[in-house]
Amino acid sequence: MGRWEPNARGRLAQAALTLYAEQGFEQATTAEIARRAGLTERSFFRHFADKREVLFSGVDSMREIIVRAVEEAPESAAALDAVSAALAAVAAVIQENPEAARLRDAVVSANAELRERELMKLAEFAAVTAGALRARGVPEPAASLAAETGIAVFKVARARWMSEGGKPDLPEMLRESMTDLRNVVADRLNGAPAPS
Amino acid sequence: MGRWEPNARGRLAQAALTLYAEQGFEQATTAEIARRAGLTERSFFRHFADKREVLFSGVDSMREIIVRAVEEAPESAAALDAVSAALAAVAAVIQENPEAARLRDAVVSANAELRERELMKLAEFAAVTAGALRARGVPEPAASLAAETGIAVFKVARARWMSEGGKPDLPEMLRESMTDLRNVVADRLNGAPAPS
DNA sequence: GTCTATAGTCCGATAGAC
DNA sequence: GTCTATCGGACTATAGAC
Repeated sequence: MGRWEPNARGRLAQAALTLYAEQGFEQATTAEIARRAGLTERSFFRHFADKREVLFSGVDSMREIIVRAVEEAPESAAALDAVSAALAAVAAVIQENPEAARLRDAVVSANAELRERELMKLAEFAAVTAGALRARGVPEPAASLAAETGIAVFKVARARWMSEGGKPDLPEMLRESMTDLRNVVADRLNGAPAPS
Repeated sequence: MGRWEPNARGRLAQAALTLYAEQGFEQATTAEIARRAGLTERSFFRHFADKREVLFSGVDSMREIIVRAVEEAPESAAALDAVSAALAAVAAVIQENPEAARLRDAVVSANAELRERELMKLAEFAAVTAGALRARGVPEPAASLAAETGIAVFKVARARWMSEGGKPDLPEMLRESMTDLRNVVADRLNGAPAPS
C-alpha cells in the first residue's frame, strides 16, 4: 500500500468532469478540482498539461485502437473501408458508456476552448489514421484524404447521434453517415441507391 | 485627424505576426505587441479576444466569401460542386498573397495552441458552408457531410501546397485534391479515370 | 512545494467624433 | 449629450520556473 490513494489521475478526471458540468468550465478552478480529488493544485498539472486536457485523457487510448483496426482490415479493403473499420472500433468503445459520452459532450459543447481541444484530438486521429494507411501502402494524398474524410463522417455522425437522443446507436449512425457521404460525393443527394 | 493613429487593429495584427515569427508565439508577450503598435496591453484585448485571435482576424471576411460562392453556384450544381466553388473563392483570396500565407502558416504550424485555433476557424467555415447549402435546399445530413468533406479537402490541399513550395498554385491544388477525393471515395485510389 | 510571469477581466476615467 | 476608442490600475487564475 502506498502513501497515496491510488488512481490520482482518474480521481482528477472525475472531479474535473463533475465540476465542469456543475459550474461550467470557466468557473471551475484547477485548485478546486485538485482539492476535491484530495491533491494539491501542483499535482493537477503534473498529471495534465492544462485545464482542458483533463477531459481528454481517455481519448489517447483510441490511437492504438485506430491503428490496430486499420492494420487488421482485410488486405483487399479499400482505403476508405479501412477507415470505416477504424471508426467502427472507436464507436464501439464510446457506445459502451453512452451516458458518459453524453455528459462529456454536453460539457465540451458548452465551451469554445474545449471544442477547440476536441478538434485537435480529432485532427490527431486523422494523422494517426493516415499514417496507418500509408503503412498499408496507400499513397499520399489518398491516405490523408481518406483519413480526413473519416473524421468528417465521424463528426457528423456523432452530432446526429447526440441530437437524436442516442438512437440509432453510434456504430449504426456511422455506417449510415458513411453511406450518405458516398452518395453525396457521387452526387446522389438523397441516398438514392448506386447505379448498378 | 483623431487623437490616435488610425488602424490600431491592423497595427496590432502586423506587430503580432512579426513578433510571433521572430520570437515564437509563447515567448512574445501581449504587452510587447501592444507597445510595438503604440498602444497599451489593455487595448490589445479590446481588439482581440485573446493572444491567438490576432492571427485570425483576416479569416472572418472569408465567411461572406463562402456564403456568396455557395449562393451563386448554378442551381444545377450538386452540393459538393457548390462546396468546390466556395473553396475556389477562398483559395483565390489566399493566392493573392502567397508570401503572407506562408509566413502565417509557419507561425501557426509551429504552435499547438495556434493549430487548435485554426481548426476552430475551419470548423466554423464548415458550419457556415452547411448553412448556405441548406439555404439551397440541400437536406441534412448531406449538407454537413458535403461541408465537412470540403474542409477535409482544403486541409489536405493547403498542406500539399505548403510542403511542395507553392506550385501548383492553391486553386489548382484544390481542384486536384477534390478529384483525388472523388477517386478515393469511389475506391479508385491512384487517380484512375472514372468508368465511362 | 514555493514563487512568479503572463494572460485575461473588471471598473472607472478621458478625450475626441458625431 | 451620446458613442466609441483609448488609457490606468488592480485583480485572479493558469501555467511554468526554480
